[in-house]
Amino acid sequence: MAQISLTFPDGNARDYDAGVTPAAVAESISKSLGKKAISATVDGQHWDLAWPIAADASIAIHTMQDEEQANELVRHDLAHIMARAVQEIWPDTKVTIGPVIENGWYYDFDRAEPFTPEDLGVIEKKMKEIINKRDPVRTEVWDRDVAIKYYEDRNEPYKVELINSIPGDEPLRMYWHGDWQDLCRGPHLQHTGQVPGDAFKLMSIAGAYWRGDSSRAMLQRIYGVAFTGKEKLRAHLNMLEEAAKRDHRKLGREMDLFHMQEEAPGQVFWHPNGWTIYTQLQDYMRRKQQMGDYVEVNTPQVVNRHLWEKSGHWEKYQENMFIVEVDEDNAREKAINALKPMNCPCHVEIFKHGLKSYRDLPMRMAEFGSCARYEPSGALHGIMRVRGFAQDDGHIFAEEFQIESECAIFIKFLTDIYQDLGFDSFKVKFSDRPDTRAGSDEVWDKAEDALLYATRAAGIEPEMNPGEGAFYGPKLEFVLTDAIGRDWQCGTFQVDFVLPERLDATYIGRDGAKHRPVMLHRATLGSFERFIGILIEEHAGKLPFWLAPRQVVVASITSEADHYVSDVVDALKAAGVRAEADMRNEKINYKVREHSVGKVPVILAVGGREVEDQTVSVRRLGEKQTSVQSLADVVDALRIEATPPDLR
RNA sequence: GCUGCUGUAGCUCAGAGGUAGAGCACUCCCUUGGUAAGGGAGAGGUCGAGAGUUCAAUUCUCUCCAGCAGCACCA
Repeated sequence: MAQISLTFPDGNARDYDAGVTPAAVAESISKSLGKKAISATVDGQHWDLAWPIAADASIAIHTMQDEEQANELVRHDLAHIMARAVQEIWPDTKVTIGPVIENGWYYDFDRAEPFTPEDLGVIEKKMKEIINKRDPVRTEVWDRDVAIKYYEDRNEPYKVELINSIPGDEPLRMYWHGDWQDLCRGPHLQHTGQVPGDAFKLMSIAGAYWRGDSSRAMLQRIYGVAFTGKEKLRAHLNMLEEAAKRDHRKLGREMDLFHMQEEAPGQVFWHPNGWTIYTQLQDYMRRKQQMGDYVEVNTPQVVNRHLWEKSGHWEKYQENMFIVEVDEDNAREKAINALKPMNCPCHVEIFKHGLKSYRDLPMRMAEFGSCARYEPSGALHGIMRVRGFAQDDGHIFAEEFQIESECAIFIKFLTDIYQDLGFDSFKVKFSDRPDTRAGSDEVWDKAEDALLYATRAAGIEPEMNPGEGAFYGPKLEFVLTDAIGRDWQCGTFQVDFVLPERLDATYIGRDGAKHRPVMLHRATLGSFERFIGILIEEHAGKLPFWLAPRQVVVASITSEADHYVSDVVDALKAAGVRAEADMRNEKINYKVREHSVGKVPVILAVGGREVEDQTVSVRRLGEKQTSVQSLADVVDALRIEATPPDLR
């Protein structure tokens, strides 16, 4: 038999018979490694212990200590074990797919009866039984015809469809967990008993479309989380519990920032506290934009359909627009308008007023633009995904050669702002042409190339997001995550050759002729609503001092200090600090607790001693200690702290 | 929009086929207390909306609305 040479991570190589399995390799190294081995990495590919190795390769043997591989195997085996459990309990259930995801796995089932939350416990119990059986996991390679026949006989249409969609020449691997079998790429553990029976939990049931296609059947998806040990599971569940406390919807209520109600779904009623954050952020952005040579404009809310027809929104975006019909004095024709879902067409109209010269470009036009979009009901989420919101929108009208420099300038602009707001890192995604789009392929080629080139020139290698661009052009997305790790697009930078064309925007070039400007859509925060939601979750409600809606509460310890409390509040207000007095007839403990819960960053307590010495007792949110300082010092320090970062 | 779940006082929740309860918050009284809940009293609800079944519905059924989780969507 032919010999092959396997190279280990330490650089040593050994010869084996061709077709040797990693299991045998592990055994050959030591008896104990043979026992502990769970999988291998062969030439960079995660490899089942039972798969033969045909040629020279590098190899690393994995044990349960190798977190990454162990997690993948445990989660993947659990997906199979769960599907087996479900089919043992409800044999009519059809299986589909069950991949590993972050922290766990899911499996999609087709079953007439809905799963109930109680079912999860039943399934978990059955899964533990299967694990305890320590059934061997076997792998077989099947011919397509055999596999298709097998699944047809068992009335598993989804599996048949899956096989039919796998390219023709690929071998089909079948995994057996005991008597239960599934089409699967692998790798897997050696027997079900290797799965820790106490380190997984079924989390939830939800609907999910077969193959992610909303025109196809809705399946039932069960999510599970799993780890290599029960402490890790506990830590994960703990983390989720902590994250739930940072939910902006909960903190919004507790900090009295905003509310939403049935009569205005997806729209925000900003309370005084929340609106303070909003205006602080807006003032800050306005200053940043002024520094960045933007001109600020404002455009109408209700705009006749004619403009949307010209811009293409009427055709491509109508179902997401709030349509307003106005019957003007019973006129024969009704005027049909739409609340603006975007500001871009209006900005083009401003650009078009008066002849523009190449000398005016790039022209950076910004608006805190209120938009209304009729988002699908299921998409709404607190203040992160709403139907009424304001973007820190901007459009840069530029010559083509300016795309790269404008992109670089914007990336710098955004990075500085995100840093000021406490975000040192964020994802950048590049989205290219979607199926539904305006503009020719040549134009798209040009726009995509320009944007990608400019992004790379700015030192960013974006994550690719195929087919996710806007209908008028490709886009760069700046993505932040919420408390439990969900992605939210905030900033964006988009290249658009289409809208200037449709709305006939021109400028006079050096040659005295009319030229088409390119339009660069950009937003830094995205929308104030979403960004504030993210800010709240990121900081767990403990916003940076300059953004905190209630910065200081001055609390009296006895009513004899009331007068001094007023003096302190006045001094702080005069220094530009948002301060309020708490002279209620309550104990200091009570006041401290209440304002701590309300996330007030600084509590100043004053009693007889402070009145006497003209001092205050300072307590910072989250700290137990207090310190007594002179009033003048505290006012000076807080004056600086209350100053927005760009003004320091 | 789709699947499933949920909707009772400002908030968190309990409850039952015979028109409702707790804690916190709120108002008043007592208490002037030194850094995360002092004591007492009071007020507060068309039980998400509409229809049906019933002698009787907030409770059971249906429709709608809204919220939650996920999917789809996010120009």
